[in-house]
Amino acid sequence: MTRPLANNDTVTAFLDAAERLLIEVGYANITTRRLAEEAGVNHGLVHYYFGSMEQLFIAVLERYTDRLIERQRAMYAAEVPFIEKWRTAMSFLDEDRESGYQKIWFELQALAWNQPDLRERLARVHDRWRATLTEAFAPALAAYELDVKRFPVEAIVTLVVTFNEGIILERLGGVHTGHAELLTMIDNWLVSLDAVRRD
Amino acid sequence: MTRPLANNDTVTAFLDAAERLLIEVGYANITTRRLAEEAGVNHGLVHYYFGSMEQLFIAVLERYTDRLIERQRAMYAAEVPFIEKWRTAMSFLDEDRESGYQKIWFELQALAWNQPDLRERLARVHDRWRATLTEAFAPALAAYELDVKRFPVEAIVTLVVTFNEGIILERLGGVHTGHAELLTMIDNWLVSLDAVRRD
DNA sequence: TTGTATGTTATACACTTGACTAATCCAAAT
DNA sequence: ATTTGGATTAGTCAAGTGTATAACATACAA
Repeated sequence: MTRPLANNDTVTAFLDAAERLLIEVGYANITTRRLAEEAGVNHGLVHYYFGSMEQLFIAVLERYTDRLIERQRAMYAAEVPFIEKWRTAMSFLDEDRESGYQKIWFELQALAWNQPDLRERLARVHDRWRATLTEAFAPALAAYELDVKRFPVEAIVTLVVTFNEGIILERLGGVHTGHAELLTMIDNWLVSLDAVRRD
Repeated sequence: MTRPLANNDTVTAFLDAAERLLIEVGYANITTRRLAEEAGVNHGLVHYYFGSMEQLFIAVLERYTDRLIERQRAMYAAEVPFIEKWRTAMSFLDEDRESGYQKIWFELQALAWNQPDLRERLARVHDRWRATLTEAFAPALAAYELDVKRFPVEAIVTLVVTFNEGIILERLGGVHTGHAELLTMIDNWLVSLDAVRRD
């Protein structure tokens, strides 16, 4: 029988080990035995607690995204000028790369491409992510007095989310060309918008 | 002994089968036996011709990217207004999704995240891709009379490439929210630039 | 015709996989 | 002191893995 996933040191050890292995070797190279070894427990416990690797990855996703969305939500909820939030968000882009945090995220996505259950869950996480961003961008765009007819919030949010995903993807592939230039361009543009508004 | 990869029906059958399986089940679920069955030949021949699955995937990548880059190059080289090229490029975004073409590309990338050899090759392909785009965008931006100080070609190209990658990634994950809005916004913007230029 | 290289099949080998079970441990409840 | 039941271990199992090799088939040059 599969046990309920209570607050359990072993379960936590499994989830931590899974994240480390996703970073180090990718989902395709994670087996129950390798995972158990990384977690420092017997390999039978994977089946005991999760029933299968698929279920385990779902548990990894749940814990991961809860943390991710919460951070993003808290960041945008702060009472600071929009450009500061933007810069914080862009700094995450670097931090999360160095920590391997993004690798976890994208490995789960690659896994989900061939696993309808996981894909469905990931799509819902993505919706939450978009909603958080839209909430933060709508007032900002209004403050910058952008023409929402020509530049709808939905389109802007999509642009921001997708180019961020693209940057992460490229960096995972070892490509960094043009990233700094793009981020600088956007930052300058935001600064110029701020300047216009003050006139 | 591994045989040289001459013009060989079996080799072609393997590469075709590999592309189909990348679309259908992803790289992690492709084994020599499954590949051989899909190709309709004995599974020992994978080792005979390629030596390993890793080498096979490299061969798949080589053939795939040659076709991809050539199409992109030919498209941008055509003697038509920039906005037509843009629209053609954006139509590829839909076509390649339906054909599964993008799935092949991204599966190879996900594989490359954990395989330095493949990653190195993919990075070089990306450079070629960027170069092709830069060549097409530089004159277009000049014609649109955009301030290259504020909007450098490198940054614009990075923005275009990354948001395209992001869109593909989201669609592979079953997410389509905001894509149409974004593409419409950009198209309208290009049309407005064309109008300004004619004044 | 013979000899040799090549393409292909069949099969064997050693090993790993995820799933599963029985046995044991151990702390808390009785 | 004993029972209980969840947590953990060790180990089994059939299926599947990549690799290797011998055997067969075919083609073509000597």
